[in-house]
Order: sequence, then C-alpha cells, then structure tokens
Amino acid sequence: MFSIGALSDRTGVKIATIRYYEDMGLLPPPERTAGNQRRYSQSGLDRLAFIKHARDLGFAIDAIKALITLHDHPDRSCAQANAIAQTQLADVQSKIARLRRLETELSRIATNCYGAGRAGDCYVLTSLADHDLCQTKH
Amino acid sequence: MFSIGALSDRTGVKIATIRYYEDMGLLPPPERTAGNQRRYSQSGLDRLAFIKHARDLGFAIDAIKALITLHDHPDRSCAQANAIAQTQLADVQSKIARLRRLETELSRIATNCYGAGRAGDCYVLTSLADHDLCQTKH
DNA sequence: CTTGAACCTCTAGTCACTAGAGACCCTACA
DNA sequence: TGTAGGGTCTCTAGTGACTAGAGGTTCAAG
Repeated sequence: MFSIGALSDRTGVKIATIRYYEDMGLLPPPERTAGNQRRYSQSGLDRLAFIKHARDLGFAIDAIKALITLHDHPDRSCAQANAIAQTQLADVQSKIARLRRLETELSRIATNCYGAGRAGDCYVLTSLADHDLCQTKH
Repeated sequence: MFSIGALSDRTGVKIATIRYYEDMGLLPPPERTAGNQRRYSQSGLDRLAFIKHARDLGFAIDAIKALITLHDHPDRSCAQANAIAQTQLADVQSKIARLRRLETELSRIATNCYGAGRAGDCYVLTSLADHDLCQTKH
C-alpha cells in the first residue's frame, strides 16, 4: 500500500493533482487508514500512471474518463478509443499548423528588429499596429 | 465614434472581450454617452486592432501591456519590444517541438488500432497503460 | 411614442490544476 | 510512553483569457 506521497513520487504527479483526479472521478476513492489518510494499491498506481501518460499526450480529462471506462471493460469495442485517439491526433496536428504560421510571422517580425532603435521605429510595434505587413494569415 | 458593437464588428473581437480588455487595463476607458454607453474614437479602434493582432500571435496580456506602453512612448528604446518578441518566438518554437513529439507518438498509437477489435486488445489502451511501448519522451 | 435591438453591470462558470491556511496523523527515536 | 517533525487532511481561492447569463437600461428607427 502506498501513501499519497509515495504515489506522487512514483508517478511524478503532484499530491494536489492526485486529489483533484479523485474529485473529478478519474481515480476511484482509495482505502483510508483509521486516521483518514489515503492508502493506494498497485491498481491505484497503475491507473494513475495511465492517466498521467494520457495527460502527457494532451488528452482532456473527459476523454481520459472514457478511455478508462473502456480499459475497465475489455469486451467492449475499441472503436471509441480509436476515435478519441484520432481526434486528439487531429487536434495536435491543427495546433502544430497554427503554431507554424505564428512562428513564420514572429520570426519575420523579430528578425527585422535589432532592439537597438527607438520604439517609434520598431518593426515589432509597427507590425502589430498594421496587419497588412503580415505575410500569412493567423 | 463607434459603439462597442461596431468596434466588435470591425475587429472581430467579442463585446464581452472588449470590456474584459478594458478591465485588464489594455484599452483605456472610452467616452460615454449621457446614458452610460461606450463610444470609441479611431484611436480606440486602432488600439483594439493592435491588441487583437498581438493576441492572435499568442502574446500574453501582460506582454501586450508592455508593448502598448512602448507604442505610446516612441522615444524609448525598442530593446524590450525585441526581447518580448524573441521570448514569444522561443515559446512558440518549444510548443511546436513538444507537439511534434506528441504527434509522432499519437499517430503511432492511432495507426496501430483499427477500431475494430475488443477494448481488451486495443493498442490505444495498452499503449497508455504501458509507457514502455512509447518511442519518444513526452 | 413605441418597439426591439443593443447596451449596461455583476456574478459565476470554463479547464486543469496550484497555493495556502489551519488542523490532524504517523512513525522513528529517546 | 512521549514527543518531534514531516506527512496528510479538507476547504477556499487564485490562475489566464475569456464566456454565458440574469436582470435592467438606453438608443434609434418608424
């Protein structure tokens, strides 16, 4: 049995976050000592590792809830898990696409300003004031 | 003079967001009609366009505040504006790098699951449960 | 003068945590 | 067995950048 601190050390998830996951229904309420402290079994540790891994990959809490439900019911179809992963992948890809456009624009803006002149002549500030100077949409 | 709705239409910034920017000190409080409604001048419109452009590029409210201050003081050095833009660029680049790692992992996970089998055999779910199946760090 | 769209303020909710207060528990050591 | 001090408890409130809604007021066209 692990205390909440031991679980935190083993998974890298902060104590407050573990309690938060319990409140959100991601982690089942663990056993308690006579003095009301949480005590986790191996399955609690496994589930927290699952959650952490999914969070690291950017899955939202609700998506993780659905994935956990499927994980707990191995006889169901995995179509939903597949759909959730595809959605997440598409989401990540569209974020990348957007950030790349921003990167293009920001690097153009930043390299045209050497930081040595007056603010009145600053390319960073003029670019922000005049959208027409931009070369991409964002 | 523009009403808040006209300003919203012209910039694409929602009315509630315009008021929020005013509360945050990004937009100066505009004139008011006898009946207490906001009326903006051209300079209010220009400033909101500046803010919107900066937000679209991902600058945080505090960074935009600093940029506006510089914009209002054209005789100051533009070193700070340059630094803010460089920081924002670096931030965007590190987000891209992280998302690309996630994309690699997610597409590996998603393409190994066809959504047709049992949840118990689902590659999405097994991968989440076992970090060792991953090929990159995240 | 009326009507209805636009506007006002204020509160509370979103997401995924994070920080802190004030109190209680657990365990190792003397 | 007593105690010190680190771990844990619950609860509240804050983060960033908005967004939604309630309940009331104002504006402008007809």
